[in-house]
Amino acid sequence: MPPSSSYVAPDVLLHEHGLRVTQPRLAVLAALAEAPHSRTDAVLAAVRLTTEVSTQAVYDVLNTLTERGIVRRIQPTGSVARYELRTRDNHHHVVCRACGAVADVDCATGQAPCLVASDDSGFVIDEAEVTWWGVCPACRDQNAHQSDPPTPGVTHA
Amino acid sequence: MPPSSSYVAPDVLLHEHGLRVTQPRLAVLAALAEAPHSRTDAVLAAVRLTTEVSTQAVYDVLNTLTERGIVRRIQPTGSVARYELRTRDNHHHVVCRACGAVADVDCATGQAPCLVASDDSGFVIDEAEVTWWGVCPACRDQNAHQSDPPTPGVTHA
DNA sequence: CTTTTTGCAAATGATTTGCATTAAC
DNA sequence: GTTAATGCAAATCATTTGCAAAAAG
Repeated sequence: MPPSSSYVAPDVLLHEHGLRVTQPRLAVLAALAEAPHSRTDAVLAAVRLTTEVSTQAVYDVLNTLTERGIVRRIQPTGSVARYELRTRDNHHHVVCRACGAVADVDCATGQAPCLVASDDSGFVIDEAEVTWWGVCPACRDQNAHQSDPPTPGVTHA
Repeated sequence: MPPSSSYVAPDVLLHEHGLRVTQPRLAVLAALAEAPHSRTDAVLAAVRLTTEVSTQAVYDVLNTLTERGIVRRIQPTGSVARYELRTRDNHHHVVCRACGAVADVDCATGQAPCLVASDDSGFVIDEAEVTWWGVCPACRDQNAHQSDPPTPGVTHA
């Protein structure tokens, strides 16, 4: 299923950004479509289900895709880098303090910067990134009932 | 000079949080008072100007102080952990994409969470952390004139 | 065929772990 | 004296670098 708005086929997407279409790149894009907010190790594991790649190839692919703006890198305090495909809507994230789970939070405006700083210290600001911290549904219920239905949209650590 | 509001002497502060008063802890607190948003390596270097400590002692001190809420840890995407003493006002940060410089941005409400998520995905949210991204005054002028007066409040990388 | 990507190996850098020693209380 | 902190060494984990080999256009 094509992700949300304005779907572009992976190979076309790579072409549009002047990148060659390679199996590792397609596999990384597929992995991120399947599991947003994945860490590098999770991407690597997912990619290896279908494609033989080296660790470094995946690091390289993720770096390149990030530089070209095809994927977005986030890094909540205390976590390692995580990646996702949604790049254009300046959406935000909520992170579970207990398990590190990440969920998307739509941005009110969808355009960056969506929030004005009270004092910019002379910086020229182009983006406002918001991270909410809390406890996810699964961790709230951790000791109680384990058979609760999973909450849609929550990507676990 | 005591930092902003409600100054508490470092040794008293440690006592209040049930921590023993040790030279490494006092030196770390002094280093962060002097240079907010410092990375671990900078804290280590600053501490060593006055106190003989191991690398691990500083990591341990920073972890303990963070756990107790005496210091705040931040980690802008792509950076390593940075530490600061202001912990109670839920203030935010603006980060330079070019050099990593960090400056404080006061929070509109001063209380967490200061911002409401459009959809909390079932999370129980207790904090909203905002990071603005842009270019600092020094990096804007980088090639032009290097003798510009420094902007107050900007902590460089 | 030419240039970009990948693979591989080794290096780096931040951070953690485990345990013996030392210093606060 | 007890317990908490520190020092030290080694391990781990994420990530980068440099160069040769392979593959995309």
